[in-house]
Amino acid sequence: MRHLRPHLKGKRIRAVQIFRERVIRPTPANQLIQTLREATFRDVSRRGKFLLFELRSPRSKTPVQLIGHLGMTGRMFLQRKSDPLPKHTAVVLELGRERFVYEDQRYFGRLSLDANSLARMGPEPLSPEFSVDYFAEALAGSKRAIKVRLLDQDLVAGVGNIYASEALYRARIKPSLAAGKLKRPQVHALHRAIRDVLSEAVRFGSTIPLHYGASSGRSDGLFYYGRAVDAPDFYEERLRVYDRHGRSCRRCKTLIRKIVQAARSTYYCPGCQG
DNA sequence: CACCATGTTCCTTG
DNA sequence: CCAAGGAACATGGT
Repeated sequence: MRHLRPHLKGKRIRAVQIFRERVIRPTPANQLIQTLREATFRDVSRRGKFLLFELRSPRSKTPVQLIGHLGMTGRMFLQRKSDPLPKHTAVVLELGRERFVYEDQRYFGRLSLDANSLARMGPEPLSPEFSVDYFAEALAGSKRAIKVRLLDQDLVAGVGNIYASEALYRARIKPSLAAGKLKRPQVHALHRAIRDVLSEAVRFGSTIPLHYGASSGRSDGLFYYGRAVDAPDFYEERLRVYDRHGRSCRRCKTLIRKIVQAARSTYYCPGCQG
């Protein structure tokens, strides 16, 4: 969001090209094309992992809200009209000399005019609505493993598989512990860890140099973790447990273990997350 | 060839 | 009705 916003504000959509219709859902592709044609970007914001594009269209009195999600492999960025389109381009919005590109290797992401998936979302983790009291209440009574529960977007918005492991590691909580069994100090520690992990990730992600506008012949687009193509080592994100299976814990030297919960990989330290 | 991967949604089972 | 689990979506890397 922070990379895209300055590039998109004020730009007008001249044409909409859809290369992979599947990514437009559940809104019908034709409706999206009609709604976006001649619309102008006013702002970009975010809710959980969803990007919210606010536009004004001469065809409607009320603002248009375009909702985007990158899924696992999606990228959205601007490039020059003369640049070649990426291999898995799903949607292109022509903006005059530039174009907005949404490309997605696996096409799990989407663009939509339907806000239904936002309605069920829990509080923003960095907002006051995400209080320790709320968190404790939301975990109470749940018998599911805390790691699995953290992935529910209606608990708290925006925690994904990587940062769920990272937050539990920081809070020194075993991922398999039933969510409702956390003691008050653990709820507190996890609440803190979620906020820390995500705010560090946002700071990292928004500071990393990406070829995001149309200033060069290539674009990095969004990344999920690790680092952007060609960025200096300095910008490599240092995850503390995720993907460190078999390596030693940075705190206690115990070997990091990988387990599977709800068909998703979880990494943790058996030494300090006991 | 088999298996793995960052996310969400839908369907089934209990 | 709800909770929980698994499959599906599609492609590429190891």
